[in-house]
Amino acid sequence: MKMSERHTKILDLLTKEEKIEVAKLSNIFRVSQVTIRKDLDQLENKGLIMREHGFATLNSKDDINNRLAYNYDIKQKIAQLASEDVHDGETLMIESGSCCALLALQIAQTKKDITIITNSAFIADYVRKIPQTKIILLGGEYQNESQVSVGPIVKKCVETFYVDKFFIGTDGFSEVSGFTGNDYMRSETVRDMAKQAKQVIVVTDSSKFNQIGVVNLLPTQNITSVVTDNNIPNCCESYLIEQGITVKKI
Amino acid sequence: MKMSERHTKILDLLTKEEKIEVAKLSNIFRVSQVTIRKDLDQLENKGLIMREHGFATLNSKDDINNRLAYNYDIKQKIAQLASEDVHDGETLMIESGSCCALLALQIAQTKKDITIITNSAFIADYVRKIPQTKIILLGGEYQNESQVSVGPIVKKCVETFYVDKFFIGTDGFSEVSGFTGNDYMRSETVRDMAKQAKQVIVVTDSSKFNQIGVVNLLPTQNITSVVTDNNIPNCCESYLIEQGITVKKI
DNA sequence: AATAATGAGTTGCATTTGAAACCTATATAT
DNA sequence: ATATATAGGTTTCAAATGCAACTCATTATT
Repeated sequence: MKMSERHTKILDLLTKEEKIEVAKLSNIFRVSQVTIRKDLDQLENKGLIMREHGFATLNSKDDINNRLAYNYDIKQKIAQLASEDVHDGETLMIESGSCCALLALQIAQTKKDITIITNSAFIADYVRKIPQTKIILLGGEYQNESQVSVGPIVKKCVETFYVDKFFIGTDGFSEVSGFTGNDYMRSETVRDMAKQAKQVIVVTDSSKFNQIGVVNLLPTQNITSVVTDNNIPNCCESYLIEQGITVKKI
Repeated sequence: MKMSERHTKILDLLTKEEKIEVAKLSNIFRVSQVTIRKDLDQLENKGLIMREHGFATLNSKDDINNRLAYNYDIKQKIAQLASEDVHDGETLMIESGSCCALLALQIAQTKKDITIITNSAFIADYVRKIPQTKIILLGGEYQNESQVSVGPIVKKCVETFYVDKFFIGTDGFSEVSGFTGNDYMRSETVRDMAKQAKQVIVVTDSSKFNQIGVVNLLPTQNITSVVTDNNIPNCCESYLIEQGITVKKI
């Protein structure tokens, strides 16, 4: 088993078990404890897990980080693919969500002179160590768990801008309601932001296509393209393409 | 020597040395390593230091945290004193800075139904775990090191509000220029915010009264009161009182 | 085709760690 | 006045850690 594969499985295990001992992991994968420790160190450096004496836990206090660990490698590849459309010197908008956070970091690391406009203080913090990345943080009512600003102030702030690309996540999808979310205020804020962008690009792992959120986020016709993995259900994919949406898969 | 005193000295030592071994601290204070470890655990829980195998370092990557550790106990007392004027249900504005961060936390922990308006994403993150604290995060150009929003967007955001109290830090003071700062954009933003508050309260440890910042922050006549420690130079204190400013000392 | 460089793992050891049991002075309650 | 928490501290010890030195493939380089 390759190392990256083991890393993925460790994250999977942690999503289920909350906490695993080094010794236990060492037995499961039949490698030395030293090897496991190195794995955990690397995952910790990526901000995915937290280490303690003898065991590791998910960085799960934090909503986004939790979702970051879940399907991490797929999300990383989606972020990679989505970032290919962004060119040096561009100004873009990014909303909250795990894929979006990875995308923001990917862009900040690989492109030059990027300006990121976001309502996510998490993302602002996530990319601030990367030099020469300019961030516009949109203000508003601060949601304590998600670290996202929402509400009328965000609207007021974002109306100052008009950009080419706006990257968003989603909590679900259905043909009738389009893309859906799980938080009313956040969904409204996404719609406000979407008005200030030419293209709206959904970046999400394919699991969301089997779910439906509780509130409307954006109807299909407002979406320019979707970046996801190749487990997207065929019906969804063909429907999206019918609607004139570009579907990119890793 | 009391525990709190030892904690203070550990922070002092760390400000000088960057990194100290548990064994060394144990020798210096003539207490067991277990005791030192407990001390370090507590300081780590407060977010002041970082622990590693065998030693501790300041959480100094982060500008504000660094300053947080420096004179921590005095700053904590200043925050405590300043928070006494705030009552349940109040909406207030707080700017960035180490005393301000401690103040925000103190208020969030001890008062009910508080709304904090701030341009500091650091402070928003610092208090978000405290339940029932509402935060309005002001957006703008994000300063990557200080995690503060500045510029015209902040001005636009903050004009929505008018509050009774606005708490600020300072980088220096002189009779001729009044309170001074070290960053042009941030100082301008502070002035923008100050217009939306009845009272402007400076919270700062007394060391700043022996320094002068490079740009004007706010003239003396715009300040309502100053909360500091009792090492404020006599001349500064009497001058401030002459100008009709309330001076509170711990 | 031979050689060097690199990445992934292992073993071994001295050092550090967390946890539990224990000590002791100072409040707090009865 | 006496019992009882409680906070700060110590000792002890098995378990976990970092580090260095060593394999063993795989990938580049010449």
